[in-house]
Amino acid sequence: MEFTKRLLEQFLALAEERHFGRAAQRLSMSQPPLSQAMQRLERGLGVTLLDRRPGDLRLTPAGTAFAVEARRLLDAQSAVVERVRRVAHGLEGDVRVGYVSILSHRHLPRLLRAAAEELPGLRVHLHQDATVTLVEMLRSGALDLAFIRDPSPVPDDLVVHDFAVERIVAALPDEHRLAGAASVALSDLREDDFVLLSETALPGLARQARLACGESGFTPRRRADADDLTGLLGYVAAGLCVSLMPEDLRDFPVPGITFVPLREASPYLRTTVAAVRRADADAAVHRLLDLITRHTGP
Amino acid sequence: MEFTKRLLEQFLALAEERHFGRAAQRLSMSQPPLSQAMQRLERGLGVTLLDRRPGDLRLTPAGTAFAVEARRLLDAQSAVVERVRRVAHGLEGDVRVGYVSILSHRHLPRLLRAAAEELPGLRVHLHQDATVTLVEMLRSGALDLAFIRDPSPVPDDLVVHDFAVERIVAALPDEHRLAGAASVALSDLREDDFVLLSETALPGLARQARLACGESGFTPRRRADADDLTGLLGYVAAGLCVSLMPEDLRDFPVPGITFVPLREASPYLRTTVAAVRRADADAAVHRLLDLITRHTGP
DNA sequence: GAACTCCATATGGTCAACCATATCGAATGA
DNA sequence: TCATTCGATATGGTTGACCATATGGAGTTC
Repeated sequence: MEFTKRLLEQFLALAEERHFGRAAQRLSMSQPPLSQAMQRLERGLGVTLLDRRPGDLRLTPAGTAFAVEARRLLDAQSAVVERVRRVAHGLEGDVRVGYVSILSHRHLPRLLRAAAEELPGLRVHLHQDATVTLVEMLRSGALDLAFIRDPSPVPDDLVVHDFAVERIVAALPDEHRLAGAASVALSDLREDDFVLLSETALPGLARQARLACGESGFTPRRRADADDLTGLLGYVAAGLCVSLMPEDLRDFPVPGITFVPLREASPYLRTTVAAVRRADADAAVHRLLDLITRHTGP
Repeated sequence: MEFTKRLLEQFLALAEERHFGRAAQRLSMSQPPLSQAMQRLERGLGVTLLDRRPGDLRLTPAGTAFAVEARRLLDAQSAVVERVRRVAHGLEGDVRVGYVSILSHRHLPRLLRAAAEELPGLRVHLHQDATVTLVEMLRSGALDLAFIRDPSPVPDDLVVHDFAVERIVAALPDEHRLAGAASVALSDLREDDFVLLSETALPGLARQARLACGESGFTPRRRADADDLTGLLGYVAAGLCVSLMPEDLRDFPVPGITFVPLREASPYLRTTVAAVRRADADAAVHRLLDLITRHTGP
């Protein structure tokens, strides 16, 4: 038994008109083929749908039930077409998004809110991890988009878009001689002890700190290493060292630490980028990426 | 865009096999027409469902969504066929049932329970009214089945089946001289004052009381009339009259009243019948009627 | 580069769905 | 009784869906 749109429409027209002639007219066809179609329908179902009494056509109980179901089937079909098109156009769908730890605490929520508003049909699945892991997941297809740091050599199969830039600031103990300054030059810290991230943990930040000092003409005297940011903060708060950190950390004030902007400008920035697979054709990903770039520009 | 079963099955097979050749084989067809069918499908939707990369066929996000929807559409179609057949066979459906007031308090619940168990797909809509009204509603199509009293001249377009029989008993004041008897003959009451129902209210019972007395060779001395059973009960409880009532009323004991069986046997029965339209072809009604007769026999 | 895999394209045949016109047969009502 | 109404039936034509076989063409593998 096959329910063509046409067949369902014919039955519905007949169910409303309760008259073969009028229904046929409404369907822009002659009466005989309508009779035949209804016979085929009833034969196919093995069920009598119409109570053909002369001068008074009625639906049997089964016919009444079928009229409801027919309407539902038609609606379901249209809904499927609609939904598939929306998915194809990226207005609906699933996007798996990776991001690096707390560093995105400022921009990510804003972005998610904008996405929920502009692309309400999108379901975003979040996964937090380190940049290296995220890159791997993205390339293997486990993620569709990732907000990562420092993709210094960007893999061939990925494309990145700047998402947010964050200055590096000096983290000084409250009692440090420059803690009260409006800004410091990196070179002012050449004699200080530094605590820096180990290269293995968050290579991006570690490398950038090293480069920044290099450009200011000195190698930081590295008194200690730490595996993560909280480790760094501990050393600084204890008054033992100074360090360099992303400015966003100021949103998580730590007693004993003062953050002071660097006088040097552009080079000492940490950039967060949105990365996607170059070959990815998923429209939802592109919509989201488009939204990201638009919300990033101004 | 038309979603034939065949087309949906073809897409689903392809979505599972991820290979035109194997899918075609599973569908017992050759590969080219399958290619064509998928092209027609994609063209019809205006959406690319398949990511044809050499040696590795994938579904686009839209294709994945469509696979889910296609399965749903197929299930929905089968469900419709199933449902319509169940309605046609009376295993599912709506039946509007009328019944006369409290008189059915004993049998109706039992029947409804049996129906709910044996025909769980049936939705029964209950309506309580007087016999005359119910007969009218049944004939006009406002009801499908009615439990009524005394359809003495059964209208041509209705058929009735005995549902329950109920003896008529004497209702005597507690202090009546025969209140202690195990049974009374109607003729014993020839000298008593009677309270009877007015002919207009519940004509069936009123007429039957009159007939019963007539057969016992007397006309009851009618001291009072009442519009309903509670009115009757009031007169009897006050010790003013005797009356005749359906035995089931004993389930609602009234202080001051004793119910005593009549010695006369069969004629003094009140029968409740299940009535349906003779021309009604509704299978659900017949199922229910069949259940009724089966639960009535033994 | 030759063989192979895999999907697309080309061509042709069959059949059922779909439609129209003409007609029939039953029921209704004047 | 006769005209009318209304759905079923008869007959024939067109079309598109569906299938098969044969072939093309891109990409991979050895």
